[in-house]
Amino acid sequence: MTFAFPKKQHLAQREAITSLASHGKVLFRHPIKAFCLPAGDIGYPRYVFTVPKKLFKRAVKRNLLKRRMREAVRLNQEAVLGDFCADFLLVYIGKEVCSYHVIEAAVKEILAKGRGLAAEPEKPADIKPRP
RNA sequence: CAGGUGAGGCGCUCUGUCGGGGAUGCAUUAUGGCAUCUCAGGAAAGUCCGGACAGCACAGGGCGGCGCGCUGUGGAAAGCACAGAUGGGCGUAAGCUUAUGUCGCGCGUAGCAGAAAACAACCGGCCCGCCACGGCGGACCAAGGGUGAAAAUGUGGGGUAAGAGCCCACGGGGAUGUGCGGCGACGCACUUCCGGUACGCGCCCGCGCGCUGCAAGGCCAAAUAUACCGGCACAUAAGGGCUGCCCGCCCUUUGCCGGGGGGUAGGCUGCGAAAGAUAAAUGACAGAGGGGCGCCGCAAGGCGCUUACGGAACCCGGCUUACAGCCUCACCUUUUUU
RNA sequence: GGUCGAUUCGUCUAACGGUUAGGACAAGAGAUUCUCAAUCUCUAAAUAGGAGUUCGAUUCUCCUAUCGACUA
Repeated sequence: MTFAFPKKQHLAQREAITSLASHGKVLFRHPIKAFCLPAGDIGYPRYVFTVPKKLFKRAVKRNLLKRRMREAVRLNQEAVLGDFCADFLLVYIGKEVCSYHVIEAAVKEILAKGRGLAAEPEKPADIKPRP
């Protein structure tokens, strides 16, 4: 089991992000709202972390929350998701800065929800394991 | 010891488990692997000034707009720094803070109150005339009262009908000249004079500024549409031109293929770095220690809380704002002790 | 990243540096009405915060906070 989080797991294309925000399924657990869209043929999940500037004016707090969400994903993605692959857009919605444990619980629940929700309607058959 | 003033500096440390950005090197089966080094601040912030750099404009001059305004030095420049001059304000003090061209050109403004806010006369003072003896009329005065943020140089003496820089002495303000000191702003002394306030963050005077900003600018360049060029196909179909008509030739209309210019998404550069990203790394968690504060305790110590402000996106010089706390030096004041 | 603008009663707004900061709607009290509405009278309520210039600041200058616009 590895906890790696390389740069390719950052979702960086504008088209992918806009389609994810418009077509993705919405998942919510208290401080975090997430958009999830299964994308099977890549071989690894991809993520975007966002904290609105409207809620936190100071860049320090936004950076801290994005780092905490990223650490929670990094440490739990393999245990919760397994070899399931999808794109996630995580938006922090809470009004104040929550501690790491609250964020970790929310992230775990959201990842599990995303896996169950995507696996239910049609099991994507074209998922290939990493070479 | 306590409180304060000024100048300068620091702004948590270690360990563990995981994880990132960049550079270099190695091997290599190349959406990857290994090793070494390195990775946020004093304000990185606000974007308030100035520069560097870039594009556009530009013979020269003018209008307009904006900014600044004591002196010297530093500086590429600055609403910059340091040192100083003069006046005002605050503080017992160390010191802090603020202002500085000109209203002895001109113009403008000075609400309300007040007689008058810049050609002063309400109450008042004094003299003359008239009468009913307290008023009226005429002339002179600017000391006293009252209003106001601000009222015409202060005190004393002379002088006068009463008064007044009307005159004199001293003081205060301003100006000319001379001498001395200072690089200079200016200061000191003497001489000769002047006498109606304030406002420069209104006009004015002097000086400076071309405008816009790295999302500036430059390069590469999918998809779609396509200027233009070439070829092929469909046809001799439709329209037009040459013509009186036919043939013929040319152009346009349709489709496909190739080339091709501008240019969008996007990318590279600008942006070289003892950080250098581009949906944006510089971290997360746990434990221990250190500092500070509070409580308990004679003490040793124990418990609890706290450990700030804040995150680079081209760079540099300043300014301003935010900041738990700690350290160093110099100085001031109060009390106590020696 | 850069360039600009705004902030006045609960709401929308006005103001030459010069009263007690004006008006409309809303709110409260009273009158009118058998009661309500409408109408009339009255009341309370604000210059975003902090410094400076000035005799005097909503207005002029600086700093801070908040909100908004433009710019690929």
